[in-house]
Amino acid sequence: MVKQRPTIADVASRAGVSKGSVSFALNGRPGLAQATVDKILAAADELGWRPSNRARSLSVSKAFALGLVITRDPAVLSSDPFFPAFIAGVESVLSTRGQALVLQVVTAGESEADGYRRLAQDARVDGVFLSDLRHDDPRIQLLVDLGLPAVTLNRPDGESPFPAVTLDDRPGTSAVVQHLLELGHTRIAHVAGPPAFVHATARSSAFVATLAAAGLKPAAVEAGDFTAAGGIEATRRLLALPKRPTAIVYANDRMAIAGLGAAQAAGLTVPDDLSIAGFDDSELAEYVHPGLTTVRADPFRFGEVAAQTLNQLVDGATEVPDVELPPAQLVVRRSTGTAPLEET
Amino acid sequence: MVKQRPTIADVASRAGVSKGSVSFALNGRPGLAQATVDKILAAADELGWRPSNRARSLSVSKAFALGLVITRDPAVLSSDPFFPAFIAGVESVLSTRGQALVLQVVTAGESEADGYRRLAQDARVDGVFLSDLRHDDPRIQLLVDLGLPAVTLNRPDGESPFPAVTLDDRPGTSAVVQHLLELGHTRIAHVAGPPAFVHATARSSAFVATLAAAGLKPAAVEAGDFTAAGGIEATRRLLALPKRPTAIVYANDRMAIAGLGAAQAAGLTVPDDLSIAGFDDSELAEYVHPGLTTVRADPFRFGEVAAQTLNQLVDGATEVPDVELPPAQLVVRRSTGTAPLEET
DNA sequence: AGACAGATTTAAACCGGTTTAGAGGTCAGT
DNA sequence: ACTGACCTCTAAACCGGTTTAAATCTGTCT
Repeated sequence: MVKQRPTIADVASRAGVSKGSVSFALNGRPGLAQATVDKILAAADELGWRPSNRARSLSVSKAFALGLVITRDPAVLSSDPFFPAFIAGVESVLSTRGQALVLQVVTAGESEADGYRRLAQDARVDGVFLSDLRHDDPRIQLLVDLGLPAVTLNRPDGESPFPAVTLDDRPGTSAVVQHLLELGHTRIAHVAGPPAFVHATARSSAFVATLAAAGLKPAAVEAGDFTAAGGIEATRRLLALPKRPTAIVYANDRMAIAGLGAAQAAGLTVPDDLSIAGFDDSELAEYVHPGLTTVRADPFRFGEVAAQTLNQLVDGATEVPDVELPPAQLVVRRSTGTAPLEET
Repeated sequence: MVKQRPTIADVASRAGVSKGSVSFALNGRPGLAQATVDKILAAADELGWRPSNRARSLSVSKAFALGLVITRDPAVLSSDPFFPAFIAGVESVLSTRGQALVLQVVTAGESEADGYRRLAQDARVDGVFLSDLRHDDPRIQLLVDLGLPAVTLNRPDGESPFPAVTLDDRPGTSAVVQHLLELGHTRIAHVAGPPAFVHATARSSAFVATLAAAGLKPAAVEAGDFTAAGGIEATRRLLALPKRPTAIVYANDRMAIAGLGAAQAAGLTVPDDLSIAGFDDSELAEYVHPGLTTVRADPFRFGEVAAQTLNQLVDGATEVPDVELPPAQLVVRRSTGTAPLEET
C-alpha cells in the first residue's frame, strides 16, 4: 500500500484550475489573480503537495544538487578534519534550498578526473567544489570542458574562470613562527605538505618568509604528505640532523601529532627538548599530551561560503566575486615552550 | 555554445528506428532482431549517447542514488575514522552501477529524523543506510512509515523489516581483555560509549562478560561519549579512584588517545603504570606514543557489503539475508604491557 | 490465394513538472 | 457598438526517457 504523493494535476483539479496555473502560483510568478493564487496554495497545502524533484529536474534541466569529489587514496580522507566540517557547512546552506550534496569518492584505481566526469556525464549536479587545489591544476580545464560550474577552494595560480573562496594560510603560519621566535627558538624546521598543493606551498613559503623577516633561515624543510606516516618519517630525519632543530612546524595536525609521538619515542621531552606546532586544530590536538599548539581555521564557515558562492553561479549570476575568509588563528597549548639552552 | 548531449531520439533517427526500439535495445530487452540491436548500439556509440538520469528517474520512478544521514552534532562526524572509509566502500559499489551517494548532514538545530524525511520527501534516494544504530531505534519505524528501504548497520534489538549488515564487536573486545589478562592485569576499567548505541553496549557487555569468564569484575565502567573530551573526563575519574585501575579499555580510539594524553598529563607512564587499549585502529593509533593497542575492523568492506545489500533491496528482492562480517582483530602495540607490581 | 501465428517494430501515452502561445474576459476610449 | 489594451487563465508542447497496445511484416499451412 504505497501512498501516492499528490501531483500538480491533483492540486489543479482540487483548486479548479489548470496545471499551468498551479505551476505559476507555486513558483510565485506574476500574472495570476491574488484570489486564484490563494486558492491554489490552499489546495496544495491541504493535499500536502511537494514538488517532484525528478520532474522538475527534467523540465528545467537542473539537478538541484552540488557535488564534491574526494580522493580516498592516501588515507587523505580518512582522518582529515577539514572535510567533515566543510561538508557540514555546505549542507547547512543546501538544506535550506532543497538541494542535495552528492559525494564522489575516487578510489585507488582511477583518476580524480573520472570522478568529475561521472558527475558531469550523469548530470547529477549543477556545480562542484574544487578542493585540495594544486598548482596548474588540470581539473580547472577539465571542468571548463565539461561545462560544469565550480568554485575553487583557494585561489589557483593560473587563469581560472571560477570564483575562488580563499582562506589565507600565511598569517596563521606566520603567527606560529612568530610565537616560536618569541620563545627564543632559532633552529626551526618545517614539515611541509606535498608541494603540488597550493595550500601546502602557501604554508611553507609563509614559514620561510617569516623566518627571513627575522633574519633567520629554516633549520630544514622536509616534504611530508599530510599523513601521519609521512609525519613520522620526516620527523625522524629532522631529529637525526647534526644540529637538531629546537622546534618543528608541521603543515597539519596529523603530521604534528605523529611527529610528537616520534619525538617522544626518541626519548625527547616536548616542549623542553623540542617544541612542536601543527595546523588545523583538529579534535585531538587539544587532548594529546602535551596539548598541541596549532592554528585554527573555520572549515564549517568555509563550507557555508563555498556553497553560497557556488549557488550564485548555479543560479546564473555572471560575475561572482571571490570571497576571502578571515585567516586562521594561533592556538597556543603546551607543545611549544622556550628554546632549550645551547649545549655547546 | 553549450554542447547538447544526444538524446534517444537522435539515436533513433540515426539508426532509422523508433524511440521505443532504441530503449529496448539499450536495455537489452528481448523482442528485437539481433541486426536491429547491433545497428542501434552502433548508432548510440557513434553519437556518444549516455542515458539521461533525470529522464530515467522520472519515468521509472527511481533516483539511482542511495542516501546516508549523518549527525554532525557532537563532533561525532568530525574525526570518526569509520565514516570516511565506510563511504569509500559504498562508493566503490555505487560507481560501477552509475548510482550516486547523497549525503544529508543534520545540523545542530534539527532532529535526525528530519534528515531522513528530507531524503524521502524529495525522493532523492532509493534507500538509505541506517548507521549508529540505537536501542529501540525510532528511525526504523520512521523509515517504514516513509516507505524508504534501508539497511541497518548492526542488528537492531527490536523487530526490523530491514536486512542488517553486522560486525560483531564482541570478539574484538574480548580479545583485548584477554590480552590484558594474559599480561597479568586484574584491575581493568572500561570507558564505554553512550549506552543508547547498540555497538557501544555490545562492546561494554563483551568487556564485562570476558572479565566474568575469568572470574573478575570490572574495576569500573565509565560512560563516555566517543569524543576526545569525554575520554579525558572519564579517564580523570578513573585515575582518581582509590584503587587505580592498571588497564583501561576504551570503546574507541579517539577516547583512548585522549585518555593516553590525560594519563601522561597526570604523570603516569604508559604502559608501565597503566595499560591503554582502543577500538577502531584509526590512522593515528599507530603513531601516537606509545603506539595504541587496539582492534581493527574493516569499514571499507562494511561499506561495500552494506551497499550491495541495500541494492538487492532496491532492485526488488523480497528476502534479503543479513550479512555477518568477519570480526575485528586485535592489534597489539606498545600501549599495553605487563601489569605493574602491587604497591601494597 | 487466404488465414494465421509468431516475430518485429512503431505510435502514443506516460512520468510530473515548466513554459509558451493564444483564448477569453473586462474595461476604457471613441 | 466597436476597437484595442490589459489582465487572467488554459491548452498543449516539451524535457528524455519507458512501456503498452496495436500495427506491420514474416513465413507456414491449407
